[in-house]
Amino acid sequence: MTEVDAQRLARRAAILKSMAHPSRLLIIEMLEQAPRCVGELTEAIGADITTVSKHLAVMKRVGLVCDEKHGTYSEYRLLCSCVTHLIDCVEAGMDAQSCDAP
Amino acid sequence: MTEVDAQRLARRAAILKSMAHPSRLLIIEMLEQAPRCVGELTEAIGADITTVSKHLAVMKRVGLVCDEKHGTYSEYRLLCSCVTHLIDCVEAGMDAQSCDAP
DNA sequence: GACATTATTGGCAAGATCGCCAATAATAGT
DNA sequence: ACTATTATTGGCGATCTTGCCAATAATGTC
Repeated sequence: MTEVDAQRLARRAAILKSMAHPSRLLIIEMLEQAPRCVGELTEAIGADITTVSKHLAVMKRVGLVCDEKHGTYSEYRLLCSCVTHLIDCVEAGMDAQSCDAP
Repeated sequence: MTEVDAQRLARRAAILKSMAHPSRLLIIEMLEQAPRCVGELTEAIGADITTVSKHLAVMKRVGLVCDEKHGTYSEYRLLCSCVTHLIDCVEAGMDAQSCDAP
């Protein structure tokens, strides 16, 4: 495996890692419908706002979301709209197949 | 958010988490081409075989792969073939968009 | 300017993850 | 039966993650 391959895999792993949490998946689903500020997301998740802010910071760092300031509000939105659909696909594929029926 | 929603998100998060590691992504890419035994995967990854075996155990637990015994060998194969394609899509979507060009 | 609102950052404790070694299990070959 | 090969499990330390509190920053309102 080349160095380039290793970097590619590491980058993809980072993207997946930034999505691999229930709160973050909820954030993704909400942002798919509309941009939201941190407070709205926090209310839906039911955690501390500092926790949600840190989740968003991670997702921003890997390029999954971006933010735009409006006064004291930070409006976040998705940078890739196909994300949830992808996960639907993974689940559907796994439900359909199994080792018992090769 | 209902209890059902929380469970759905938790399940999806578990699936993503089981993929969110460079070695596991390499495993997925290799299994997309053909079923492999643990030793082959271990050689490609360059880690200890016990480490790879544990990666595979996690991926099996969430239903991403399954295994079949052939003598002393364990042959692993993907249960969902669309996985890498999905990640391609995430990356492509993120490269194409940005907050600067809404 | 004083205060309220919104969000971010630093810090910390609890828990999870990762990777290696040692030990064990299971099978094949002699 | 003995040994070799392949894989899994237990255990441990090092590291990373998660979520809350406290403190800080940034902006709007009076």
